[in-house]
Amino acid sequence: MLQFDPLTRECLTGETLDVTRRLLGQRLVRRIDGALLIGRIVEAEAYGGPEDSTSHALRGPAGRAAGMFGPVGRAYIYLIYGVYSCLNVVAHPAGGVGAVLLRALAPEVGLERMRVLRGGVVPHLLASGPGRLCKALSIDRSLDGVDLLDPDGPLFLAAGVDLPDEAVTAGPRVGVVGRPGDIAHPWRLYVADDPNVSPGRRPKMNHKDTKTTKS
DNA sequence: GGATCGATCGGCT
DNA sequence: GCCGATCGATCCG
Repeated sequence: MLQFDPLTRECLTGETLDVTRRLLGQRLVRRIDGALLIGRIVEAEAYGGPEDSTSHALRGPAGRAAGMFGPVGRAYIYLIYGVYSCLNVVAHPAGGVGAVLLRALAPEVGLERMRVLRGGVVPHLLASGPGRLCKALSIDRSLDGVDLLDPDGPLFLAAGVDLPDEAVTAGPRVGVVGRPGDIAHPWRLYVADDPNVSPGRRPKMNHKDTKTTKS
């Protein structure tokens, strides 16, 4: 039986962007039917509280993102486009609001099972996007709110490798809508040379289109 | 390789 | 009703 070094609550307590940086290189472990599916985090995005106009927390603690206001280290999982699940790690300063969207993993353990779940794609596409990641690890909203610091649970974070700053690149977050200043924040962090990083697809937008008012 | 488009659900306006 | 923190099939070059 493998031993895991779970992440600590203080590791996830702090400015959400700092926690995002810390999460790169760490492992996400899924326990399912006695099997283990494991990947190293290679891409993630920081989302803040109501002051971040791109954040689900915008609607306040009674909204769908209530989990972002709650204790650090829990999972916040939502359904996007009625089709795909997305996994966030709740992370913020004490008494704050925020979460980290996990966008891509480098699969390490359980590749066969992941391929079945994903439908036979090549390894570097297994978890190269937030929806793909959840599908590869069989994550959906039934896991919303689970404690990601519990190494006996169905889904948790474990220590991986520490990455040097040179390996980490920052860029604008993918697919978000909000105030131009917030959209421009380079709060997507990823391992530059890793083939598992998502394409970073984004709605087509030319620079004249940046006004937020519609028609 | 890159652009376009439909799928499909929940929580808002 | 509307529209997303997306993906993959399909079409074009």
